[in-house]
Amino acid sequence: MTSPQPSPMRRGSSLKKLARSFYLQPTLTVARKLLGKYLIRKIGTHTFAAKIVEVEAYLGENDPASHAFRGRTKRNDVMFWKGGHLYVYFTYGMHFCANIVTEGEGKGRAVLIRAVEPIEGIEVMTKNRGLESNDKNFPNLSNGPAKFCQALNIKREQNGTDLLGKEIYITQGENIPRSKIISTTRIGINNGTEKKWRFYIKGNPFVSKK
DNA sequence: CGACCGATTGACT
DNA sequence: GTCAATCGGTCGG
Repeated sequence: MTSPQPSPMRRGSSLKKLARSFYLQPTLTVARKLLGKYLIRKIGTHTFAAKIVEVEAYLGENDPASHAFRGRTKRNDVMFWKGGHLYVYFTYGMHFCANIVTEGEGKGRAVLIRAVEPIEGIEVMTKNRGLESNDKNFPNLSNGPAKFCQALNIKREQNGTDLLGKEIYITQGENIPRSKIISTTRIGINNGTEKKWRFYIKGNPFVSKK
């Protein structure tokens, strides 16, 4: 017997994979538009889905806070690939963070995913984070850039993944009205602190704290 | 080659 | 609020 499935994962338009052209737009445009989209991560037959609720834009050679500010290196090479790839970096000796590469080949621009809201695969995410399923602080699952990578098992091996492939991609997700998008200064940087290139969904419980 | 430190997190005073 | 964990990239000598 089939019954209606009102889950957002079952709504046709929300499942549509974003095209390359989406990522080739200006970085600040991509950053705002990524809010509400669904990040899909497949591992074998298992599927993770998570709504993007907080991002930060890093504008390459014009942005002293960006890894790409001092040019192309082995570490940041993927940032210079054409838009629509995943740039994953290792930091503080123990954490991974993931970015969506934007604009054209050679630009060195990207959008850091800072927080997501789990949609599908929550049990495995909880296990990956080393938490108990009855944890009182549920947002702790994915309310930070390294936390969400740990939850979705995104590590060094995922650096350079093409987001138009099958392993990791982004779908249309939910439309976020302009009135719910907050723009403010970025977190955890020492240069370029005046730029309001952090964007998040107002009121979403998974947005990281400042 | 050694020193410094980071787009963070979690434990602790 | 402060601070250690932990390691690879980056920079100065």
